Amino acid sequence: MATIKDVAKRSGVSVATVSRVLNNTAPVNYKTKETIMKAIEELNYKPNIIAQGMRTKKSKTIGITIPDYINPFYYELFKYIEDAAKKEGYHVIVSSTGEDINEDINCIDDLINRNIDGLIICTYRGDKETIKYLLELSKKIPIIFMDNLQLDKPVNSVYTDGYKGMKEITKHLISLGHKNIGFVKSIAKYKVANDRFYGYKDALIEAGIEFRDELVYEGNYHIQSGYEAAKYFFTDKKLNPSAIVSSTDLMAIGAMNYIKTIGLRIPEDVAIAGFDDIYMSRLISPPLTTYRQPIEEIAKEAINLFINKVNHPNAKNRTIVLNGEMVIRRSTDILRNEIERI
Amino acid sequence: MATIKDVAKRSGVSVATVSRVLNNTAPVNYKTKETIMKAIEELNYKPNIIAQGMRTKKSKTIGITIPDYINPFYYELFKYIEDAAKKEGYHVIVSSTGEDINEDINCIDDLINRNIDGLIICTYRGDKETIKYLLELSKKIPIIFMDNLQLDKPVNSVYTDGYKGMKEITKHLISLGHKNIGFVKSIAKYKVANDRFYGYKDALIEAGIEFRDELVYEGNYHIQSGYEAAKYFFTDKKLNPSAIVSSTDLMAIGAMNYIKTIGLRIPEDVAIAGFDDIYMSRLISPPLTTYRQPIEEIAKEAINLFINKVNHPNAKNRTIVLNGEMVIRRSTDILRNEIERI
DNA sequence: GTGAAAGCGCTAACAC
DNA sequence: GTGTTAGCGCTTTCAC
Repeated sequence: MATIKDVAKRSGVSVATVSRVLNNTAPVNYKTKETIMKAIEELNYKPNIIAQGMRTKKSKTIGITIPDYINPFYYELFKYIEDAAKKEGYHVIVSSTGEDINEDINCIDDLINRNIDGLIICTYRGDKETIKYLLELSKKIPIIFMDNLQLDKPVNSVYTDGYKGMKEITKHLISLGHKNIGFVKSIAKYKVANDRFYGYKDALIEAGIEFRDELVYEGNYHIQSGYEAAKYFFTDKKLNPSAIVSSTDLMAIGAMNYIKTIGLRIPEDVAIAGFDDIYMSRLISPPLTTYRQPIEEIAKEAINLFINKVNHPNAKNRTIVLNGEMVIRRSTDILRNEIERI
Repeated sequence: MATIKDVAKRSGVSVATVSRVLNNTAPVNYKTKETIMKAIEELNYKPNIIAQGMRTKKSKTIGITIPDYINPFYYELFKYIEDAAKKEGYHVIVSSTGEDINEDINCIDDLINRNIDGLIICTYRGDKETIKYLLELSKKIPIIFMDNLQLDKPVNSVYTDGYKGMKEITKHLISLGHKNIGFVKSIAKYKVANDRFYGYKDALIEAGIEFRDELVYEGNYHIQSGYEAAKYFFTDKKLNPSAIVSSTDLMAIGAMNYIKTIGLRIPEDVAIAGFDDIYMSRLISPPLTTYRQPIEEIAKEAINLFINKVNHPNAKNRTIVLNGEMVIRRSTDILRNEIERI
């Protein structure tokens, strides 16, 4: 790879002048400029971003933390984030955070030591020490949280309104006549879990349906825990709900698997709904009713927030709450089912 | 972030000495060593990897190119690669390559300008110029191809034996009595497509079944093209195969969708099989028979190849061909279907 | 066993 | 308009 020195030598100027035309940072004589451009072309020179970063403290790189387990939602989100970042001239460097919550800070430190310009956090797990660390860090580099942290301090964050979405889904189920509705919650200390849970709960209450604690099962995001949830509802506790709402599609799919195993039909015997609208939700059978997170928009807004913070470090932090949309598919809708069969 | 200077100052030594204990690169007096260690601890100092890279020309970063469209296989593979890389102290920086094949080299150049130590290519699309460029580049940094390039020059590559796998799948279908078997091919110029195609073809020939060109549909990896393939077989050409084998699970799922749409049952009317064993294949209905790529092993071997090449730059290039395993699920197996219903 | 200094590729004062 | 030079954080001769 040619360096700026090579270009300077070839064009008979100093590196400073080359740098000037490269960054358009000071007027350069038209003739010399042309010579330099030609040399750049001939040598196929491209500035070394790392070296640039060394000086400018800008690496054009965004770090991102993603949970380690395969919830496709995060990989779909990641793809859109990478796309949006690329459009702004940034690359994305990933660090997946595993089971051990104590490793989270190490993961972030690793990223910091790579001079990242900012951080997108998809994995905050409610740990006090981590958030303290992140808030401190956010004084130095932009940090975007992909979750509702429910903090008193304002942070940059973007997420889908889980309360509203889950309420809408639950109301849909209620409107179909369901009263005995099980809920698959996510890990309580993860902030994102609560909004969705309260959306479910309030929908029941507003409809005059008694909220029952036993109808809530706390899953752990893995597909298997959706399976366990259904087992808990139907086999262990024999609560036999007529519908199950899950706080993630993945766990909803797990629940569907169990329900099919015990010979119940979806949606005739049990209606199922999820949240996220991951890619596979439309492909399983029956296709899953869910609340679609506007994933592409989420990614774009995250990068917007980031870019804005880079350009205006003193801009105050913003929380962007996006609305998704309910997607009704066959897993809840008998009528639709029959229509499609025709 | 504390720098090596801060540590040096605090311990009353020169930066050189600090560097020595950091890298264990020369003996340091036990006492001074302890003082330095203490300072490192107290300042929570971690060496800046970028700056290290500036000097050593090692960035502890691997670049990876991934196709832009959502074939979940690549995101699953990516996850395992990231995992394996992390275990070796490397981070992964992604560049997704979009529709425009002419952008591929630019994507790679962007990565190179970030001082990556090596490159993992998941996206080679048969373009002559790109391969020439990559072969040249591989003289400088390790490049691992995740595909069978079928070149005369040896390259570092790791992939699943698509010929063997597809032959096995096709034979399975033949053993179930199918003779009229459609094949959904991948884009012909992508190298990986050919092995799988010939596996299908040879299985037919060996079984004494005539190979018919019209029974081959060239898809483009998108799920929609699997749908189109089934439409081509059943509606446009009325070839009515009793089974369809697809070179990727995603296209197989697309084909399933079309088949269901026209009211045919799987597997009773049409048997379907794919290749990859992506996560969703076991979750759709009916679950998809496929050939499982040993994805975790693929990732590990890729990183092994990479590490080996880093440590022994003159090591000769190796091609690692891994065997997958056939996973028979209900989409081909009526018997299994009945058993599971009991 | 340790320190001074050069240099990786680049940018940004500061001179002229 | 252009060149010289310092320095980003680190490693690595080369002295001592």
